[in-house]
Amino acid sequence: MKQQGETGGRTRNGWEALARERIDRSSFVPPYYQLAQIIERHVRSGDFGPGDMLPPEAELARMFGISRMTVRKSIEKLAQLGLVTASQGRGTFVNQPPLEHATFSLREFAEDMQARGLRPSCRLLEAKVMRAPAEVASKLNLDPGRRVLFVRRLLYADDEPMVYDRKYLRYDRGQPILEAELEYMNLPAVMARHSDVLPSDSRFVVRVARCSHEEAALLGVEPDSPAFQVEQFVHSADGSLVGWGILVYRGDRYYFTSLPRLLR
Amino acid sequence: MKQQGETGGRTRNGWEALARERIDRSSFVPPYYQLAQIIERHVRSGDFGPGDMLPPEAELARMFGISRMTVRKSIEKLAQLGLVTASQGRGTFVNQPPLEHATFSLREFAEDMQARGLRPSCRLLEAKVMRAPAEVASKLNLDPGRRVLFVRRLLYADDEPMVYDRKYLRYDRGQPILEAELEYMNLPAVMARHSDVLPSDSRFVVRVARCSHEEAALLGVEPDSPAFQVEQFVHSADGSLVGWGILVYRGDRYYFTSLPRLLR
DNA sequence: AAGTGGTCTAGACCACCCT
DNA sequence: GGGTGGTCTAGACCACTTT
Repeated sequence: MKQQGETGGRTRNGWEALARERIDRSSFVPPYYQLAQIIERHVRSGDFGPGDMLPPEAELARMFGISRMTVRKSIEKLAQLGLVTASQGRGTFVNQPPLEHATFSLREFAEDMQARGLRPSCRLLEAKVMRAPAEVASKLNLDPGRRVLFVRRLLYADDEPMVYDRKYLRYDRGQPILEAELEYMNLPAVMARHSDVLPSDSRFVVRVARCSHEEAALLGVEPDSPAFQVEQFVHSADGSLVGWGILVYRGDRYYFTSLPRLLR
Repeated sequence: MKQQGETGGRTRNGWEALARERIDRSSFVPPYYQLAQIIERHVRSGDFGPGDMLPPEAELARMFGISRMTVRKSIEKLAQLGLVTASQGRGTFVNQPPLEHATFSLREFAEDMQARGLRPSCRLLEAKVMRAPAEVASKLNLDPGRRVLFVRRLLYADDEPMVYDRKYLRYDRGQPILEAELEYMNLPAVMARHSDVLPSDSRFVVRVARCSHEEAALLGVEPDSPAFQVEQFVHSADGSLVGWGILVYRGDRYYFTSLPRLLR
């Protein structure tokens, strides 16, 4: 098993370099976090290269005068970052820098806009109880003709339309629809009032698509202009589908940014 | 502090329901994972509703006859799922079901295609050392006219073009370019050979855009058809930009799927 | 002051991998 | 068989929040 190597003229001196580091017991930063930072620095600087094995947990505990459980907490952070991979019975190994990997997040609209420094607002275009279209009934596993709650909203950023949101939700209880609850659209609360099943999880598919005339008119963009088309599937705890929707995000204003890989 | 409540006619009886559960010490599933599953079930079923406090860690340890460290490991998993949030000094609280939240991942192309059941392949269109265009030189913080490595590739899925990849990379060493290394395009290895700085991280921005004529011709789609345009920024450990690229993903074939929120 | 989560310890045994 | 990571224990002290 290769433990240390050399590439491209760069020397790797992981153990020696690590051995010179110390945990500052007087710091407010807890030891597990200090150790994670120390190892991260030595990995990113190349003292440990891709494929190299880190010193065993017991050895790190000895080197830094901390317990093994504390060492494990450090390494777990680094593993979450994708920097190293622990392998039972073998050791903990440095990964290739994940240059072709990244994660993105889709966030609740208002929160998302606030994070981007824009002021979110919302206009309820329509909310009605209707007989489920055949396509929707089959998706939601309802008898054809069963009633569903249909909601259309336009979501604004700094008073400009950004997202066109259409959703079909299970409607089992005959409760009257309150405009107020749909403006803010706390989806779990809405479904708790109108549906017999508790929503538990959403899955999404993001595609690109050309705006229809309707979508373009509402969003204030040219017909056929490209946009993010986000399909939403709301599931209950037992896995059945209890809501389905399409969100169209303006392609000329909206974008996704990969999440920073930080030590948390 | 509200600890238990009632909503929409559903009763919440978290503590009593939890108290009836047991850890199976003969199971191969470790206790921390069993407890995480137990709590997840009672949260998703509504025994604990949004805002409710879970029993304190010490109480859970007592209830299930396990140590507090083990309880903490269970709760940490649930916190990673976004199901609960622990708050020092206050307690651990159930979140709203994250119906409007999701995460996506951008993966290395071959890995991505394999996961989708497609056979990845690659064609190197061009690889050359060139004077950095002004725009690129300023991005990579190079003197104007410095040489950079420019690579154009077409990435195929089941022998159909899927992604058009163009990248500019730092080129400091004058090493000859080997076609083979660019076919597989292990980016860290390529940069280790040709650059003096170690790449450490990538950041991405995903936009929608219409294909240019060049892009459309290479991808085999109509000009102006919508596509995912992924901008890549490759950083070194010290934060400086050492690579920049644009990847165009076919809009008619490619899509992103949100990651399942699973207990790992 | 009491209750909560956050961190740490110094052990222990186990499952797994390699030789 | 020896070395590795995975899990667990039974405590301890601390930081923070609420009463």
